Amino acid sequence: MRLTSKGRYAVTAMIDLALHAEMKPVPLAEISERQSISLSYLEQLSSRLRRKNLVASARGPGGGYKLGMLPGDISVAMIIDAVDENVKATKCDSSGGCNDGKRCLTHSLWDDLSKRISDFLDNISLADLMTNNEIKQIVNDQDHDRQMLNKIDVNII
Amino acid sequence: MRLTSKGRYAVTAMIDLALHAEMKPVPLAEISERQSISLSYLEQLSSRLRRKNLVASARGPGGGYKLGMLPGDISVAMIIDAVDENVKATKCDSSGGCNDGKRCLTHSLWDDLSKRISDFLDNISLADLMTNNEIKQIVNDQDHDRQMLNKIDVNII
DNA sequence: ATAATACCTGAGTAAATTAGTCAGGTATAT
DNA sequence: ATATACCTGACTAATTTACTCAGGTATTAT
Repeated sequence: MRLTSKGRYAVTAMIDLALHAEMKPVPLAEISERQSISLSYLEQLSSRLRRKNLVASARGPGGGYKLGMLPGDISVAMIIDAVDENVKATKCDSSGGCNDGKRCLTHSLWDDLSKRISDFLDNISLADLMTNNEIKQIVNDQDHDRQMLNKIDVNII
Repeated sequence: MRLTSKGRYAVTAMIDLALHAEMKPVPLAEISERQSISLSYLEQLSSRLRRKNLVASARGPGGGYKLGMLPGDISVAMIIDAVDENVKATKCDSSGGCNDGKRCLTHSLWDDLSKRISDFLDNISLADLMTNNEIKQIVNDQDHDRQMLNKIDVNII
């Protein structure tokens, strides 16, 4: 499990899709503009997301992308794995060159951590991200409204 | 929070230290050999770990590195942050260029995820990694011993 | 003192990856 | 037909990673 800006782009694009593709497919050009990601780069990432059925595409005018599954069924780990695909493992990893016991132990410790991170990200869905932050946003808006209200009260009094 | 093989090297080195530096400091040359990391590269990583007091160094013959804190007080997040130091943020991130509300929302969603990962790794200590896996190792050894025992029984019978 | 050890630093570099461009496609709705 | 928008592969600049080299400096043992 690696975590780079490539993965961030992919997750961001997926969130954008989730937020905008409820009714009709969203053309990449829109996501490109909204999220400031180059169109061609997005196309490459989308291609990989599509291969894993994380998104579904429709060609032609009025076409674009939709989510390939329900937001609750798409985990962050799935998105990152889809675009990172070069799963280059450690040199010393179940294959050869790992005869010494101590070295094996240390590598298994790393594998342990790696698995924990992967499991963690597998339990965060697109829906989770959306819900949690929408709530925050709503709370912010409410706070803002309340401040407005107070101001008005002061003015009235 | 980024997660690359650079961070893996750092965590691996720290685990190695934790496992070997109980009595006397461990020279980098030993870690280099055990973990197959180039000495000079290790020196660079160690320099960064030292700046954050994650390790302590002693020069001269008999010198080397020790942990700078208790294994329970060193989190994986601290290690990764120490070596990754170029904390290049997103273009659109509280600074300028983020006027449109939608774009801000999406970026805050990413920040949310980023924080979750960071918090998660902050709650995994070196001690956690060591303990959990040592247990596994012990279990493996026990299984192995039991198999040996069975073999002997068969032979005796 | 002096030699050996081992940390320490900065400059440089090859390989890999990222992020992006370009130039062409192909499918489809109007 | 034609505009739209996906789709693909090849190519490239910039960045990062992983590493080497060449010199230090501090400390211990003799």
